[in-house]
Amino acid sequence: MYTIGQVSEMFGLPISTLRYYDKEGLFPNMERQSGIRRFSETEIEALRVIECLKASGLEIRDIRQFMVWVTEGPSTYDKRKALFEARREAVETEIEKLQKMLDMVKFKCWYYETAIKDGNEDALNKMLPDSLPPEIQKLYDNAHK
Amino acid sequence: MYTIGQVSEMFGLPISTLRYYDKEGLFPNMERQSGIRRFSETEIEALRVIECLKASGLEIRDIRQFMVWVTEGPSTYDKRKALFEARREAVETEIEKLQKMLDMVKFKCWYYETAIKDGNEDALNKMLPDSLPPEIQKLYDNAHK
DNA sequence: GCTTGACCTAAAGTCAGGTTTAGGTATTAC
DNA sequence: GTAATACCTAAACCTGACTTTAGGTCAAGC
Repeated sequence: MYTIGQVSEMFGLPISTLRYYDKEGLFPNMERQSGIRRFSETEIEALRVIECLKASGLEIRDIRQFMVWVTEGPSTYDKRKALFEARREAVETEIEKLQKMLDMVKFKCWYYETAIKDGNEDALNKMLPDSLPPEIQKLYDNAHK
Repeated sequence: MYTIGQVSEMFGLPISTLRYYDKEGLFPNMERQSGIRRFSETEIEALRVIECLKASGLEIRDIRQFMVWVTEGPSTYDKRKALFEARREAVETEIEKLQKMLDMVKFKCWYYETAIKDGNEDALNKMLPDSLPPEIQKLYDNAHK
């Protein structure tokens, strides 16, 4: 069992955020001892799931819905599974998007490195859009398709 | 040259968002024809960069700073290069984080699939935290380390 | 017994990133 | 000539996710 201060330390989250999550119903069955929150393993695992669902783009209200399903027992297994399958899709899509953005960023790193060497963008502009060095051309094409 | 409506179509962005970006200074040298915005190749490429920098987690005000640097010419090449190198770091870190979250999500997909098969979580609870099937154990460990 | 530190609540405040509203212009279609 | 469309501005509004504020409880140390 942990206090809110200990959990705040463990997760690197402000105490105010943990209280906000609680107020929003993200820890539906958290115990209290004379008014003071006691975080058990259940809440710790819930918090790991919250961080994961948040990173996947889910809103607080939908995370609450999931937590409510958990309290409802086996009858909601299918809903919970469907939620995680949708999150899987969303995260995979997001990673693909970021990979594409990363190619743009890498291209721009090379671009400015070259511009600094040359002192201007003249040579670069002559290479664009399809006479770049092969490795760079790949990045450029992926970022601009 | 494109109108705001055409650009809105091309990028799938609301017209109001493009006007908002303009008001925030993200197209510092955009031309106008009797008050009407004309988006040239410069603004189209700017928009690609905006989407990229936004996806990388940069705020509008910092994107504006970059656009200002572009108008200032070769003297800001080093700043622009440094910005993209920082973005590269940020995106790589974000992708790693999402990979970890994806492992959690995949674990949960398997978890509920199994719970549905079994009708309860009893067998699952006996396997936790370190007697899971090998492939699943990897996901679980990565998500919980 | 009083101060310090860790906890509590309700309610107001903040911030980024847009979106909506209200009112207006200019061109094209009938 | 008038109606529909596509554009314009300034300013108000909205939303989600927190954070801050103001005021209070309670146990431990001195």
